[in-house]
Amino acid sequence: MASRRPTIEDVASLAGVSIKTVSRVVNREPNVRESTQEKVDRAIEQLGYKPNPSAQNLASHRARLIVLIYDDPSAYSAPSSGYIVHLQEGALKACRERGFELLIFPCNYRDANVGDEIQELMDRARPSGIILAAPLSNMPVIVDAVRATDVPCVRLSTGSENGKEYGVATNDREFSAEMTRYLASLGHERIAFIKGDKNAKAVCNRFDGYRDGLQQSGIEYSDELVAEGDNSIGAGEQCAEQLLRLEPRPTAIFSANDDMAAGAVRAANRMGISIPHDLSIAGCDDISLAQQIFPSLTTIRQPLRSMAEAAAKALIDRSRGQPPEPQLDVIPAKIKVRESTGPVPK
Amino acid sequence: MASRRPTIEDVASLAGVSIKTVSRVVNREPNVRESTQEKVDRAIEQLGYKPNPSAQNLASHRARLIVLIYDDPSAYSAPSSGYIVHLQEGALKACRERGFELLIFPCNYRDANVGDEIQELMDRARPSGIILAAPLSNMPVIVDAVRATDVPCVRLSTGSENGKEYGVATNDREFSAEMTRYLASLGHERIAFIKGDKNAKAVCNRFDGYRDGLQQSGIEYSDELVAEGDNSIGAGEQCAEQLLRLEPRPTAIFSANDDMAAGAVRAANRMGISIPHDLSIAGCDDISLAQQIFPSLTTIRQPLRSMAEAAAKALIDRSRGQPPEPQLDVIPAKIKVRESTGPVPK
DNA sequence: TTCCTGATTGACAGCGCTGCCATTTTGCCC
DNA sequence: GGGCAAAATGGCAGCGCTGTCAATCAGGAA
Repeated sequence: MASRRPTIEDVASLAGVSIKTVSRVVNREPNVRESTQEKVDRAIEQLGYKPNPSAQNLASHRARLIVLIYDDPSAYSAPSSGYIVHLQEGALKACRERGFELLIFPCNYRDANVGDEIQELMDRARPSGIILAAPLSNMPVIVDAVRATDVPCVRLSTGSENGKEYGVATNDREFSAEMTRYLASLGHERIAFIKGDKNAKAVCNRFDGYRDGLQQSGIEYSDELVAEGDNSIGAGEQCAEQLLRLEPRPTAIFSANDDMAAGAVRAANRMGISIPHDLSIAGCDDISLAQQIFPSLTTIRQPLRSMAEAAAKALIDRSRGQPPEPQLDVIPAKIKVRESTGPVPK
Repeated sequence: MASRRPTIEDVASLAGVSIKTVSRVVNREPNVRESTQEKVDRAIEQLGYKPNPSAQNLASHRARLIVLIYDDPSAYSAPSSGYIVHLQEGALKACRERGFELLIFPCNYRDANVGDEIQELMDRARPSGIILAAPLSNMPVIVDAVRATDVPCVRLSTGSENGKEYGVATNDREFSAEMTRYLASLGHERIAFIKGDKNAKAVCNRFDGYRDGLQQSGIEYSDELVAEGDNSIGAGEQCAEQLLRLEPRPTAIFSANDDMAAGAVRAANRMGISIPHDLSIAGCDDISLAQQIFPSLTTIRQPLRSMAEAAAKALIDRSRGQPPEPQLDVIPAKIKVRESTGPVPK
C-alpha cells in the first residue's frame, strides 16, 4: 500500500537539501552542483517521486500541455481520419517523452464562435503551446483567434514561409513535381490533375509542382486537364468523372490529396475503367485509406507524424526557455508506389 | 487588455459573498440559496470568470480529466482510424459540455510494460475516470492494470455483462442476427461469415448473432462457411479468398467488422468477382472507410460516438458524487444499407 | 589574508482553489 | 417569544509546487 504519494518535501529531506533545490533538479535548471544533482536524482528514483502537475501548473502559471487543433471531421462529410490520427501520434510521442500531455481539439471553422471556443480552451487549459493543423493553419479566422490568445503556436503546412514564426511543413511542390515526372516516366502524357481547396495553401503548392513536373518532362500544360475539388472524396469522384469524359481520355490522374484520389478510384470503378490497366491514379498524403482501397494508391507519404512531433518538440523546448529561431522546418516526403499506377496503355 | 484573469476572490467580492460560497456555486453543491446562486452566477458572468483547473485539481486531489485508452493503431498494421476518431468525438463532446478535458492514450497491449505506462499516466494526470475502448476492454493485462490504479473506469463493448461495474455496449448479437436475416431476405442462402479476433469478445458475439439469424431464416449452419481473422483488412482479404474458393461459392459474406469486410472487397475485386452483382458483402461498425471504398459497404452503424459519450458522462457524474448503478448500458446499432449488398445472383 | 564575484542554495510567500469545521441564519414548533 | 434543528454561509488551513530574493559558499584577485 503506497501510503501516500511522495512530495517534493519527501525528496528534499531524503536528499538533505531544500525543496527549492529539488525543484531545480526536476526542472533541470542551471547552477546546480553536479554532486547535488546526483544526490537528488537518487532520492527521486528511490521514492519514485513524480511531480504533481497541478501544483506545478498552479505555481508556474502554465500547464504542461500541448493542444492540437484540427479541422473537425465530424462537422461535415465523412472524411478520412487517418490524417488526424497520424498527427496525434507524432504530437503524442513528443509530449510523452517530455512529460507533457496532449489535448485534442477538433474544431469547426464554419462555426461562428470558433474564436470564443478557442479562447475558452486556452483560458481553461492554459497550455504551453498550440499545434495548428492544416487546413486550419491557413484560415484567418482560426489563426487570428489563436494569435489573440498569446499562447505560442506552431502551424503545420502553411504552404508559405512568413519568416516570422517557426513552422513545420513538407516539400509539397518538389514532391508533386517528382510524382508528375514519375507518371511521365511510365509513358503518360495526358496527365490530369485534381486541384484542392484554395484555402489549403500547402495543397495548392502541389499544383505548382505538377506544372513543374510537366515542364521538366517536356509535356505541355493544358488547362482542360485540370479540375478543382474541395479535398473531399465526393469532389474527387466528380472531378474524375469530368476528366474521364475528355477525348482523348487522360491516362493518368494525379490528385492533390488522397481523399480525392480515392474518389477518382470510385469514379473509375463506376465507369468500368480498370486501374491501373487503363488509368493510373496517384494521390498525396498516404493516409491509411490509401492502402485500404482497391487498388491501393500510389501516393506520397507525407511525414505527418514527424511534422507533428517536430512541432510539439519545438513548443515544449520553447516553453522551457529556448525560443526557436523563426524558420520553416521542412520535412521531406517520399513517393510510395502501390497498385494504382502503371505504364500507359498501348 | 484583460489586465488579469479574474479569480474566485474577484467574483466573491463582486457578489458580496465569501469565496467558499462562490466555490459552492461553481461546483453546483447543494445548500445554496437560490438568490445567492443567482447573484454569484451573475458576477461570474459579468467578470467572465473561469475557475483555474490547476488550482481546483490541486485542492481537490483529482483532475477534471477523462482518459480515453485505446489500442494503438500505429503499433502494428495500418488500421482504420475511424473507430478511434468516433470514440474521441463522443467522449470529447461529453467532456466539453462539462468542463472536463479529454486525454487520449493509445497503448500497445503487446508491450511488456503497458501496465507501468498506464500507472504512470494515472500518477501524473490524476484523471477522474478512464474509458477503456475495445478490444483493450477485454484484455486482462490492460483491465488489471487499470483496476490497479483505483481510477474509475468504464469499459466499452466488453461483450459480456459482469453485473459489477457500469459498462457501455451495443447489441452486437441482435444486430448481427438482423443483418443475417436481411441477407437471407435478399435470397441468399450460402451466407459466409468472417469471425473476428477471439480477444474481442463483443466481436465474437456477432458470430452468435449470425447463427441466430441463420436459424431464424431457416438456413442451416455450416462450418465450412466460417473463417476466422484477426480483425485486420489483410485478414479479411485472406479469409474471403478462402471462402470464395468454396464450391459452390457463397453468395454473401458477412464480416464481423468493417476492416475485414473491406479486405473481402479487395479480395473479390482481385478475383474479378463483381459486387454486389455476384457477391454481397456486409460488415459491422460503419467506420468511415465503409463509405469510402467502392462499392461502399452495407454495414451496421455502431453508435460509437454515443457509447463514448455515455461512458464519459457516467464517469464525470460519478466523480461528482453520483455513483452509477452497476449496469450495462446497451445502445442499439442500426443497419446501414449501401452498395455492397444486393439480391442473390440467379 | 581580505575582499569581491559569481555560483549555489535556502527561505518563504503565494498560485487559486477546496475540505473541514465553525458560525450565522432561517424556518418551524411549542 | 423562545428554543432548536437544519440550512446557509464564512473562515482558514492547506494542496505541492515555483518565483523572488536573500544568504551562503567557493575561487581567485588584490
